[in-house]
Amino acid sequence: MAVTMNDVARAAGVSLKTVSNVLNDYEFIRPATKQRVHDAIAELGYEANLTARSLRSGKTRMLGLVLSDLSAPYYAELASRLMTVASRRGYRVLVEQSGAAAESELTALQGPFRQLTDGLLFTPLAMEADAVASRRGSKPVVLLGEHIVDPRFDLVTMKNEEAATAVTAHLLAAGRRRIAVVGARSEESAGTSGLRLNGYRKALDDAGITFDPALVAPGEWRRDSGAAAVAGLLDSGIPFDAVFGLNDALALGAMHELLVRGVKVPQDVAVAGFDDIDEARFASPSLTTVSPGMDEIAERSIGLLIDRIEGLETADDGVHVEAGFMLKIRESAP
Amino acid sequence: MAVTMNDVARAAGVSLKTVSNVLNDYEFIRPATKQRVHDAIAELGYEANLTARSLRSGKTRMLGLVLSDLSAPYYAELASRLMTVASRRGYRVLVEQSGAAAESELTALQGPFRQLTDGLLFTPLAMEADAVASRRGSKPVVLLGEHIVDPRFDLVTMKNEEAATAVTAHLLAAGRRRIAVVGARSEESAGTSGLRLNGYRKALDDAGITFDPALVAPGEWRRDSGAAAVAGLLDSGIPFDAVFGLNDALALGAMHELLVRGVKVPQDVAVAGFDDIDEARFASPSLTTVSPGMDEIAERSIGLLIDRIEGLETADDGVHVEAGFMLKIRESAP
DNA sequence: CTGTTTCATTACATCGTTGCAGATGTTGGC
DNA sequence: GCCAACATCTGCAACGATGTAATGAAACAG
Repeated sequence: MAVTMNDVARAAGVSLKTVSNVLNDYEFIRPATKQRVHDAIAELGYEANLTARSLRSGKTRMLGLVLSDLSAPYYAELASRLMTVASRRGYRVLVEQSGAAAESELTALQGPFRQLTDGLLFTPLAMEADAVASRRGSKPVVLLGEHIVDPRFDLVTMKNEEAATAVTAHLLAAGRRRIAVVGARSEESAGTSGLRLNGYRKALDDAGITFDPALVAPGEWRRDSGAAAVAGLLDSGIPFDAVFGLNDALALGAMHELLVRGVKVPQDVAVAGFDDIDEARFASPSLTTVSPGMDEIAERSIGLLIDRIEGLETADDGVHVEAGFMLKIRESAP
Repeated sequence: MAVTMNDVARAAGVSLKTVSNVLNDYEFIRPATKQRVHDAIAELGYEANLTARSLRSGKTRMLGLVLSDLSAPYYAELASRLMTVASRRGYRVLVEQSGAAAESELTALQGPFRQLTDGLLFTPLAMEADAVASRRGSKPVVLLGEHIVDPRFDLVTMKNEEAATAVTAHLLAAGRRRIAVVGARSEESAGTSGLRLNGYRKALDDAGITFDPALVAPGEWRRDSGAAAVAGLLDSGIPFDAVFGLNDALALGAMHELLVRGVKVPQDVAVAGFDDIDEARFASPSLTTVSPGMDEIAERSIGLLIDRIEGLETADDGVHVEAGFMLKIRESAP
């Protein structure tokens, strides 16, 4: 049905292989021949069959992106940028949602998804380092986030601890003394939540304030859990004068609940988040948060992954990249 | 390197073709043979090579999704659901961002992207019906949205006009008389924006209120344009007592600007949106909006597309599906 | 003028699967 | 006990490209 290389070859009066050579920028082709081939391609409207090319070459020019849920704004914004950056280097991105379940992460890592891609950007949330290490296969994997920090893996991450310290210090500098944290994952001391919590504690320490575990509320990283966590805190009667949401969705949910309950933000309780999703700027009051350098993360992670795929990056140990951050002071915690 | 069908065949003591038959659920295979093949597959850890299968069968089991920008919350939430629904039927979704540019839409429709997918969910925003019709190729295309409504195409959409009438009627019922609209696209009278605007005008007509073009502000469908549009209205001194954002992002941006300027929502100006993204529930005040039946849209559009691909749907004319809507009355316009 | 190098092109095998047509074995009717 | 009918399995070609190696032609040195 479709036009094949053979048709082009016939039309140009050359062999099939010469057409292939032209398309692959083989060095030694007479300009006249090249021209004839290009003319034939244009005339017939030939387009290379990517599937056949993949079968023969073993490359798909697709990158896998495994994340928990594309509807989470941080991931949506990240995915959008990753796709844009990847396309500049001639790659597409195929997204797989894991729901943060170990089982799904495993199938994304090992299953057919892997075949379809030349390399993987993987945000592990459930699987541990050894499990990933033993199943990562032979194609490049670049980890995103900080659930797994291990010299065996390439990793692109952000300054979670420093940034969390900066946000907390900002709240402290504004006179807040009882800063609740929402979104902690009790089970993990490392990982994103652990690091941000560490940053928070470090700021408290630096200010000579005792850490109060009662101010730490667990929760999934969604708006509704942020709201629920704050509802719990308010109902329990524990006093607090600020809320640090471990990500923006949590913080925005928390802020919503505060306002619904008649608590003034920032007068009674200041609120800060983490991620600087677009929504944060337009919340009311606008949300003080940390911009974790998403553009840099997108650039570097795609760059690193493609360099690995194309053999341009050959470090034996994992390359670790940490993007810079910026504190965004807005109305919710001026 | 990897285990192939040939290896399995050898291990099971059958021909390569029999292995293929087993995997493709060919009817006439002795249970014992089937068992031996399955055992061999398990033992060797065989996984079918999807690329080879695609080359031979001409199917990729991937669906293309073309939308303007994955970071827009409505599209992010929709994409997430589409991927979930598709995976239940054994398909993956490959996303392509068009930026609402005709050129990008055209390459998504005609270019290599098309080869990689068995069918396309296409949200046209720039291209017109004839252009799409003449370039849609032979594989199924299901349109999303209402930029193109044409009997030649399968289409899954929502009750834009009715829903917009309902929202507007709700604002009118609450006593609002000067309802500004933000996000109009001057160039289009049909299309999503045109339909929602029609709905708005219909509600005005029903209430016997004259339409005032000065209340209609154009803008891209993003938070920042919503804010800018409201800033323009306020600066121009045109009085208004409600804002209808043609989508939630616009409405949320508009609401932000109102609050920043000290305009009380809903007391001074009520705000309503369209889409019911998760963010709307957690905005402060929470946003009155229309839930356009996103789950239904996801189910039906994937279902229709896959039915076309698999030949289960054979209607000659385009199938048009319109999801139901629900008005979500919240604090911003009680 | 011959032998070697360099350029330009080609033939053939191959990637791992599925479609098609045919081969073999098995059953049942008479 | 034979043949038709059916069940079960197999071989070969093909999908459309690329890698390898070989061939032919031109250029150059001695």
